[in-house]
Amino acid sequence: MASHTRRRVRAADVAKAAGVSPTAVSFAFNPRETGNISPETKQRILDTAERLGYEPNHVARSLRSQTTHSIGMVTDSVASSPFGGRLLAAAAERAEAAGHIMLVMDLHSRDEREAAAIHELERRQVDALIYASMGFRILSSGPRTYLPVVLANCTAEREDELSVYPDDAYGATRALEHLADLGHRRVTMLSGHWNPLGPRDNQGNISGPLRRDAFLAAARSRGVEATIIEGGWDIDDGYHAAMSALDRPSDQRPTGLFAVTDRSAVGAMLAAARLGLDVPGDLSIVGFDDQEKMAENTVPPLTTIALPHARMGEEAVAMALAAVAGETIVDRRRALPCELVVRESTAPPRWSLTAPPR
Amino acid sequence: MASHTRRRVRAADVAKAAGVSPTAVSFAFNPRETGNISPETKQRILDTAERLGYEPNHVARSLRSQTTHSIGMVTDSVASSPFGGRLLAAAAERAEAAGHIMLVMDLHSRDEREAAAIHELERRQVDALIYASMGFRILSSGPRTYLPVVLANCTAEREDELSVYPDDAYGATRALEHLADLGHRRVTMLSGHWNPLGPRDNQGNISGPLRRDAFLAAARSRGVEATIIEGGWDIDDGYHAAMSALDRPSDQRPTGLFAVTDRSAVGAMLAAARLGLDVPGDLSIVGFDDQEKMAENTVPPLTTIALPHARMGEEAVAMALAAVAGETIVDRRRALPCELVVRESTAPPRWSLTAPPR
DNA sequence: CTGTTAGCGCTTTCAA
DNA sequence: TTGAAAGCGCTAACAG
Repeated sequence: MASHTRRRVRAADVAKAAGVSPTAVSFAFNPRETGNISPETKQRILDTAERLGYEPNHVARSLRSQTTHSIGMVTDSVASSPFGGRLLAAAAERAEAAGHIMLVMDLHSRDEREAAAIHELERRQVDALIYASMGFRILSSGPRTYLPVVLANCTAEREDELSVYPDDAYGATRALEHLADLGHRRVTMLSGHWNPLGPRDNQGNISGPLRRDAFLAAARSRGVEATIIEGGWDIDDGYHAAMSALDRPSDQRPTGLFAVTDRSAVGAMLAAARLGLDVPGDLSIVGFDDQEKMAENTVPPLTTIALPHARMGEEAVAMALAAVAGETIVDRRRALPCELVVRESTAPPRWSLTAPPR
Repeated sequence: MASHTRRRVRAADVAKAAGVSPTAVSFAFNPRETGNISPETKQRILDTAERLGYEPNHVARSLRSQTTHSIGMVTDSVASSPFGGRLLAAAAERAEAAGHIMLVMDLHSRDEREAAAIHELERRQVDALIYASMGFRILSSGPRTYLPVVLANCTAEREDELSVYPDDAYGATRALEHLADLGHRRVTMLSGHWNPLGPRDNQGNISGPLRRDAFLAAARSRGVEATIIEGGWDIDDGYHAAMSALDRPSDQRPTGLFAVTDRSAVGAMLAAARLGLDVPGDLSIVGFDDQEKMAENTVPPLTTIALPHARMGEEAVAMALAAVAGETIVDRRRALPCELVVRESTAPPRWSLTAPPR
């Protein structure tokens, strides 16, 4: 094996080569107001450093400055979720832009590991902690630590905890209004139930009821007849729910469907195909999530509500950094809008080309 | 805001409280062969440490021992891919079990950031590097660094680079054999083409041709008539490919379909539904990937070939750790088998209940 | 403007 | 078996 032993060059080496003291080197790399060095010296040092391939040793710097420029992320399986990784990726990118790095601890759906994970992150002296949940939940309290924490894709009962989460109600409202604007007067929602004991990766996820209630409220205020079918979140759940909603005479059949997830929407498309219903001709479908490689690629492409995963990751890091800097943060709870993405699975109902019903 | 300023307790504090020297504390936490302390002293120290809530400072320890117990992971968007996150999560878990932690740098599909990312990881003194690709690719050479590197979900032309990747050919062979064993004599594969300039997240992905060639070879050796339709990897691609394969008289129609991805398989299911074909009655479908919340939840549940993402993550970490420890690694390239997962989308073809064709 | 010096908190020879 | 002292590589008072 090749010799990996190329000894790293230290500040002292650069100092000697440039004929200055280690302090000067430090100053060259950490510009400051007062007690500065002359531009020429600085340039000479930087050149020498470059020539020697000098890189400040981050560990030594961290020990001295008591800040590691790193942010810990503990996730209850976000990293392994179908789209939650976007949150992590966006957070990592935002952190990097600020000279920080993300340390990841995935709980892998085993809560008892939480304390240990946080402990480890504390030992590693991370500057702050982001706690990301896979499903949108309300925690009775944030993780116990002396570090600044921001909750991502979840929030806490205590109002002073820092958190970013999706505004599900806003998204569901957008969905109904889109359908209503198109002229639909009878719609049904394939809803995801709230299940405190459900599959671990969806435990206590409250997006379902949030979306349902907002959808219902919006329907009421727009005078649209709305029905709810409670069910699960996956393709098969959507399929079965849609089957029961659609397998009936056309004058009783909804013309618009709002699925609690894109996966459920795909199931609904399958059901429609089985029933010989054209989308969007006979039936409009709106999903939720804007899941990658999914919503965009259904046939026809799915109109849906986008979950702001990337923005949550960015905001979480921004808040964490602000907290570290000791800034006062005004909006400690940030609900990010879930915006409508119009594609081709929605259209005016057929009858609207002739005359509205009733 | 609560006082976050609870000063950390140091080894010296414990030493004083226990009436020993800092050295003794260090010994208590780092058991060694020689130069040891008495069991009683050790116990007393440990108790005191516990009582005071002492945690060795990882940064100081790293500086001293020149090892950070951390592994850098640079990904060309694995973290943000629909299932690649599993690789990261598994790696993180495996690393944690060995007292290491993962530092993540997501390139976010911008290659020019690669050098900078690796640089940053070097500065942070990670012990080793895992380079994970989203699609299975063959790199002309691994990333340039003095650190030990292992390639995950990709490999390099040079034979001595460490890598773990899926054995696509094995998986495709399994798929055909499953179909053949069921009695299918006419099958078609919805293949994913190799596209060196394709969408960035799939650039140079070589899984398509690998799967196709193996499938074809297996078909030949089993005397099965196989057709290929080249196309893309997503739901819509599978839909269109399946439409062209299936929209014909039943005596010319394949009875089995092998889709290059689970997404493509979902598209094929949609097409089958449109055409009034029953799965698996009229048509058996096999996917590839075993994508989470997808393969398991189609209607009917999809028989597929599982990509070993979790195992890749684990093996990558194991290899990295072995390399750090200076162990000689024998199989430097590890192709992990993609195993068949039988669910309900495959069955014997209808005619086999009566008589085989021809 | 520049250099000397003293740590950050820990590990580890070496001597007691 | 235990402790004193040096030092990992860097930063930041304080002098010069």
